[in-house]
Amino acid sequence: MKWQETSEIPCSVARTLSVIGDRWTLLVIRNAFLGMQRYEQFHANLGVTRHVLADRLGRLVEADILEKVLYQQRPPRYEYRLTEKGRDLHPILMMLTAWGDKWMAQEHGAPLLFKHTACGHVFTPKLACSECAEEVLVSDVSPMIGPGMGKQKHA
Amino acid sequence: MKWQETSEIPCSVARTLSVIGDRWTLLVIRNAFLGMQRYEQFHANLGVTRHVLADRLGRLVEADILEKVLYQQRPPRYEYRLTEKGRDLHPILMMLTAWGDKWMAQEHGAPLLFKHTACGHVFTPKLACSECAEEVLVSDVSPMIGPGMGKQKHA
DNA sequence: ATAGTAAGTTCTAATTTAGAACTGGGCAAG
DNA sequence: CTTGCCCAGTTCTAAATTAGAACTTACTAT
Repeated sequence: MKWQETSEIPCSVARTLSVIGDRWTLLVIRNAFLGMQRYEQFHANLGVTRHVLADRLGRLVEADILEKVLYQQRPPRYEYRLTEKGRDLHPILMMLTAWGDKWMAQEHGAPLLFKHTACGHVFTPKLACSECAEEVLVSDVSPMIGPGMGKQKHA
Repeated sequence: MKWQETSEIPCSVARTLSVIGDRWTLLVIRNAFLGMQRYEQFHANLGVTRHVLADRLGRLVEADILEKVLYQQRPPRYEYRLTEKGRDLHPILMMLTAWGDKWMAQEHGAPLLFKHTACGHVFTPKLACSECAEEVLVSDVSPMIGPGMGKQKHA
């Protein structure tokens, strides 16, 4: 099965991964959340080859996760900004970070801390229920077949 | 830069992705959350080649995300179960699913719904603050340099 | 005139993946 | 008692992707 074919699978995880399921893609997005916008910044910061970086930025633009914005004429130069769809990846990034902090710990602790400006505290992200606002644990969730589960290849 | 080298980067996202930052790896984990445990189940359900599946299962065992449990002697057969470290990936999977449901919508809606058994409602996962329990939006988070940010290659 | 900057593109060699066939231990049916 | 089936891989070749370095184009600054 090829890269793009997974976007056809009736599974939201597969469909999400068809767009961001790549090491470099997610690192580009992470850096975009930290404020990076330009090709050379991404290149200097990530250990990715120029070829792959150009490819990934292109895919992200095509997927409407980043948008190219002209910041200079002569010669035309564009920077990459997160779209609303891209900014909506924030919870995923926060959860990836939290898992890494907990399970892939570094010598001296987390490289980055996050402050919740609304309450002023450094925090750890939790998964909460949209209906009762309580924390949701694995054992509290039961999956049910939804309306989109058609002729599935997947359980 | 090669696959495994990213695990050295002082960034929790990079370190997390060094373990699960692969299309097939995350799909294997998703299926493990839905109850799959055996090689042939994963193979039948995912469109992955046998070679890659064996490789990814091996890596996940080595990363202590899955564990091999003998379920039959003669010939010895093992099944793969999520460890605590693996079950801790649940929030990531829930967030990936939620993003896919919202932005990669299928014709008839979400293929899977999730019920929060504690309150009884079908829900959407939200990111909440560990300190004040309120929902956390992108604009409410400010990253700060943490203790683990040493001789960084990354901002 | 020379150097530098930004955002790529091009090239070759190495690595990874796809897809299909094969292995090997043991089972069950005819 | 032999043919076929199950499971969990391994092996094979061809195709695709990636790494790493050099090159390009259109400017600006010294």
